[in-house]
Amino acid sequence: MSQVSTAPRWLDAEQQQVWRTYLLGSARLAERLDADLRTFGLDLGEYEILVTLSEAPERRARMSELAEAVHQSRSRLTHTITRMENAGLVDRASCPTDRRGVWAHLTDDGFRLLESAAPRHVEAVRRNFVEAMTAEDYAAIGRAFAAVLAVPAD
Amino acid sequence: MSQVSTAPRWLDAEQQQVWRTYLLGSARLAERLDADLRTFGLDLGEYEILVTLSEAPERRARMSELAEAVHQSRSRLTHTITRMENAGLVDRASCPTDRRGVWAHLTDDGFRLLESAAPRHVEAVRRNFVEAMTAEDYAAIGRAFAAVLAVPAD
DNA sequence: GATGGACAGTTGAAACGTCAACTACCTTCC
DNA sequence: GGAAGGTAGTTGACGTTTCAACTGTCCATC
Repeated sequence: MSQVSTAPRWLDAEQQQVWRTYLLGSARLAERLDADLRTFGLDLGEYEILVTLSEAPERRARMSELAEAVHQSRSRLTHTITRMENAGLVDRASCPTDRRGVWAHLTDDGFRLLESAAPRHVEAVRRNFVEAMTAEDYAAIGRAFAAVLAVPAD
Repeated sequence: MSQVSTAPRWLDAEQQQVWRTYLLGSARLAERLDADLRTFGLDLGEYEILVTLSEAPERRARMSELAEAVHQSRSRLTHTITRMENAGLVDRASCPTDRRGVWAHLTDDGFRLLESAAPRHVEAVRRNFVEAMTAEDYAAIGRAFAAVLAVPAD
């Protein structure tokens, strides 16, 4: 008779401590960065959209590429881009080579808003993240989350 | 004439890469854990509430302590606890020593749900986080996010 | 023992995210 | 060439979160 479910492998005290520190710390970090961006009427998700578009050729990207790049669901991105379009930060154009496709395109106003928000935002990222820790630990985070991304789906 | 705003100190390529990997990786991690807990009708926030209460003396905690422990706003916690109360997972009692206060208390059903969800959840945390990386990098994350939490408010 | 200020928690409306269903288009393959 | 199945994006309804305003209680000070 084979054992179907084995005893749970709980985290030991130290592992648990790290996990909780991470949960708390990452939440706090997001909170700080959001608070900072709110000055510009943005949240972190919208800011990432602006950055991604600003770096893309012609400052535009397909909706699904963009969704991937900023790790948002397609549906969420549709809603977000609609709001940003109403705010004049982006506009939409249909893609000539694939008529299902839509390009989200950064407007001049969108670019200017990014330019004005970026210095403060980067400063906040530095203060609350990059420079809060040692360079070694920062590098470790790079490796660690790359490894997280590499975990197979199932 | 003093210079009021100095030139922004941008992140270098490597720093930027780590920052983006973190953004992507932490989003993916949350997504995986949420997907896992959805089987039990929970999300990560609710799960953390159950855990916190289960470990508290008498399995109850003041709303504001709880909010702090699970890094949620008070308002959000009020709504969440209301929903969980309707689902029979917690109940509320008014605190005898401070009549402003409210205790959130884990019910037996809530405890049982936690017991049933915990093994799978811990397995998912292991797979997608703890064991995805080296023990050294895991320890580094502990130090790093403790440092993030130690950054002064302003 | 009143008054002002802080603290605990809630409320309701608006903003946002999620989910499943949907349209439109592209691709493959017979 | 047309059916089947996949991909791109949107929609609207629903649930959740946020935000500002609010009630009630505690505490310090006069």
